[in-house]
Amino acid sequence: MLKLTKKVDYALLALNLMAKTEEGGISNVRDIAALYSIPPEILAKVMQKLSKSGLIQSHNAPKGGYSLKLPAEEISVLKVLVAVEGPVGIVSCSDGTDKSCQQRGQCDIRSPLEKLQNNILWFLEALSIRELGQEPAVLKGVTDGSSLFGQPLHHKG
Amino acid sequence: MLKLTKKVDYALLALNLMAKTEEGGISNVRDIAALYSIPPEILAKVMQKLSKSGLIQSHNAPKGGYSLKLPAEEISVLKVLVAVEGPVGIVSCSDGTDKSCQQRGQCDIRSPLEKLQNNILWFLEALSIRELGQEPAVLKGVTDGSSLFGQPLHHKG
DNA sequence: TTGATTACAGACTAAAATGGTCTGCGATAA
DNA sequence: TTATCGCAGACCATTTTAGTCTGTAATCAA
Ligand code: SF4
Ligand code: SF4
Repeated sequence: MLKLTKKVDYALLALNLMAKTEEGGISNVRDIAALYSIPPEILAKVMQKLSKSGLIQSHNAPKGGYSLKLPAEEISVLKVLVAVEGPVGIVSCSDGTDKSCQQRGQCDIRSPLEKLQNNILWFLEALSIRELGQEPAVLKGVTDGSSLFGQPLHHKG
Repeated sequence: MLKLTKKVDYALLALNLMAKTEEGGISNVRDIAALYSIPPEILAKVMQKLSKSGLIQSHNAPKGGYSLKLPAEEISVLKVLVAVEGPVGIVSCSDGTDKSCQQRGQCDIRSPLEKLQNNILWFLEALSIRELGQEPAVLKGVTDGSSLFGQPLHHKG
């Protein structure tokens, strides 16, 4: 729950690698998959989705592969996420699929949850694959959250 | 992916309801389940978990039920989430379960993703069930994110 | 004392999402 | 012309999620 899928993980690894190569450099699925021990067939599918979404450019030929289609700064984690897994929503009622939930008629928590969701999406959008390889400036300031897991911190004061 | 489970949804609905009743008021599973059309058995389990986690107090008796054990302001969405579903992590490598992922040895995106995760957890912690029924102050400022779904906005400038 | 009402507990099944495999086709440069 | 690459989709296994079923224990009131 609330977890990124393995496919997204793979996409981010691949894109991060491509972002670190020189401008317009070409990488192919086999090499990336081997480097990160990713099943090649899965990575292939992921790359195809990224290609369809216009984030990367395919070169279908021997010695071909993929290259970034946009500057690494303009490829956000959210874009990657949407490209690979489709629309994102933390609650069933607001993820694009309008299969109305049973509780919707009586639900009085939708609005705040959607705002929470928008905040999360904003963060995902604010983080680019360029920043994955660096210290992500946009995330500075909240780095002490490791204590949040089992024993959530008390922030209210 | 990145979605709250139905059980969490149920928990938030129930807690929001209880937060709106008078201090120390008691609600029982049957009534809440009926009000929101939730399968009573599921809600029962959810409430038991909330009780075990010390967020609510059970009253096992006829005319019994549950009451909040903490002020509504001190029950964060993150606490509810952890109580119902266990530790939270957006990536497999950092959700408490230390089943190491195949890519971990070569992975160079863990640190930024964990910071991203901490930001998300911080938001979840900052939102209390009290604020679910109101305009959540902590979420002000990012309310225009509805355009983020299919066509992510360009924030970089 | 009895019984209705409530929470507690856990096995069990069904459906959906996820992760991975397999097979074949299409494009292109050497 | 052929080896190397991407393209496409069916297919299966595993895990997670959602829901069901059955039975026990505590408490209060009649
Ligand atoms: S219960 Fe409310 S917030 Fe949750 S999915 Fe249904 S309408 Fe959305
Ligand atoms: S690939 Fe990296 S970030 Fe993803 S689960 Fe593995 S170690 Fe964590």
